[in-house]
Amino acid sequence: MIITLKDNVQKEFAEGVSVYEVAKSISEGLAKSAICGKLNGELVDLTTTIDKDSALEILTFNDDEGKLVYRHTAAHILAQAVKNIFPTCKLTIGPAIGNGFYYDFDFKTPITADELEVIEAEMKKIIKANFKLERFVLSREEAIKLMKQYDETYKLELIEGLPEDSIISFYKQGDYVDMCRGPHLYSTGMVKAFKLTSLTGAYWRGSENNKMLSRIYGTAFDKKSDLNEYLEKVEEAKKRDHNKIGRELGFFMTDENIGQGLPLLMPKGAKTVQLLQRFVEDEEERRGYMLTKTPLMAKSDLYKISGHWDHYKDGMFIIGDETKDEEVFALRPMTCPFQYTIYNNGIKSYRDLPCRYGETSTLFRNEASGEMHGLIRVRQFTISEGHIVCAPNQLEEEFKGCIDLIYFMLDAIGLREDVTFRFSKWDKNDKAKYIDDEEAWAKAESTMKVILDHLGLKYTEAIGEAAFYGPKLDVQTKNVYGKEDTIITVQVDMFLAENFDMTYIDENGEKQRPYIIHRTSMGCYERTLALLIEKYAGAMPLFIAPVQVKIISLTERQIDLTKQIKQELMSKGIRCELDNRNETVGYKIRSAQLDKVPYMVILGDKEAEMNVVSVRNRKDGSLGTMSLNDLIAKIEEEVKNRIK
RNA sequence: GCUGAUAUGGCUCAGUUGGUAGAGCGAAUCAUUCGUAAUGAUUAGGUCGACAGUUCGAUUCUGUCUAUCAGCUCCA
Repeated sequence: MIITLKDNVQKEFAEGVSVYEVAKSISEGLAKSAICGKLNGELVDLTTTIDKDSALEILTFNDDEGKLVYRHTAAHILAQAVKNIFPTCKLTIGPAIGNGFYYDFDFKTPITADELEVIEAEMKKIIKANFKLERFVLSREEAIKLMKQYDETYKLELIEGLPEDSIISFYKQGDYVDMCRGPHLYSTGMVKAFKLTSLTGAYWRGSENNKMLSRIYGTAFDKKSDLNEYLEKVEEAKKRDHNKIGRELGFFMTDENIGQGLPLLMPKGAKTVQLLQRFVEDEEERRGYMLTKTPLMAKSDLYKISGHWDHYKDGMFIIGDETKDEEVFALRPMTCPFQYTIYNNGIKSYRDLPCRYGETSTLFRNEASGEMHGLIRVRQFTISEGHIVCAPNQLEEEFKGCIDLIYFMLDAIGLREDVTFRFSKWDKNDKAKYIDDEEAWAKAESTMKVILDHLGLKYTEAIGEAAFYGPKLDVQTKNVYGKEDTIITVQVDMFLAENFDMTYIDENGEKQRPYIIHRTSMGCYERTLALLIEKYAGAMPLFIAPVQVKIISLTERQIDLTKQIKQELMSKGIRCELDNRNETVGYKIRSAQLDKVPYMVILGDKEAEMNVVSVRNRKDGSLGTMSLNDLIAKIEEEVKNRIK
């Protein structure tokens, strides 16, 4: 029997050889670090035996899939520990995730975070006991019987969702049995380092209509030092949390009298957003976008045409009571219907297409109370919104143009390396959320897929993440907690042109239905600002720094000079502030440094006499003296290059 | 909306097993006029998130609400 190993190495083995034995034949070291096998593309246990010619890869903790299996076993150890301490709790599911694992339990009486330590201690005992994870399979009927015996009602519910003829696998470690696809580590003692990180709530099967369970999160590594390094990294990342330093540095604030999800941008935050907004508006104009400025609210009639009234009403702030025969308005949650109304003003010819509308648009969405988060999730936000109305044969070119613009923007603010793409599709079973027209969705999604593939974009697919009117290409980023959010989106809309009866006259004088792209250049400014604060830990790149230069006087004698220098810098469009406080120069430098101001100009008798300025950079410290013109040239050059 | 936690001067946090509170930073004032990450002194600042209830008395106990945080769900 021939087994094809890594790098196409082929080796002869006797039938019935186990994955572990193959690993051992390669090297003792590999056998020691082996976690599981990948046999003909399927993940398998080390104890799995092979009885025919196969391709086999031995996975270790260095492989992503190896990490998942390792952490999945850690999740089972967690569940065993919890069962030991709380025998009445019921098991649900416990997968490995990005940086660790979790397990959801239904406790008779909810536990508190303090009890995680007790559970950790129990897990250590289980690891020390080094139980083997023994796999066995049962028919569906036998599986039901076993789970009834253990009174695991959630597992029973899972089994009920499986086909009649399913063969269901279980893993047993000590006296703990869990229904699980596997694979797993050979024994519990192979888990070298773990930590339970948090206790939260989570809905059974991810639906808010179901019971809320207790979720315990943890992580595991094959080395204690790597675990500590990871935990430190997480702590470091939290120090960049925009919600903390954005407030400390005076970018934004909130107030309980104003309300949830309604942040106030303070002078620094407002300045950076203004700079981003001007940058986007100017670039869009260069790329043929026409500026619109449309109302922040409209009568319900508009949203009834667009479909928002049927599919997005819960997300809107509505003014007036329909049942009382009043005129009902709603604050706009999106700009589309307004720009479509502009398009429909007058007959459009194919010569008018593509018609690119852009607007710096303030939107209102009535998010549920628990969903707000700093500047990332808010109830009022301002977005570089736009819609491109085009002929079908222009769609691909226009879509490409959107992607090109997005790359341009991401490069400018330095986030290009931090994003991933997600192709967001509809969920045909969710009739309430989506316009119900299977044929149109299929067409929209396949059209979009062709374009994405032509562009050669790498993307993941997500069912049920589309907008109610069409599929989306979402540009995803992660915040300091590792939570993913959409920063930018491009959407193909095959419905609203119909709803608004939008048309153009083609070359043959016939009325045609245009395609529409919904898109944003930089996403909403609040969220983008949040991500920038986290990316740069509050030290904004020079071209969007709210204050670029802090001018520091050494003694009272320089006060007039500082004012004069400020005037000259401001006349060149350089944003600067004075620090003429009666403090030592060291104190004022420290203060500017903590404020993350990119450049400091220090003026004393010496500089006044020699007609130069002393310059300091927040990153490199003192740069010595130079003429004011040289400093201006240096700053202008850096601003021109943006983050490069 | 759901689960859990939190709310004390502008900020970060002590504290009171029920008798209305303190520190550091910051601010103001005064002195100092200083050479690249903290000069010194003085002063002012709090109905302890809001509203009810229990109590002779509530910042402390109970309830409701509001806001904030983590997660779920939802989403730009």
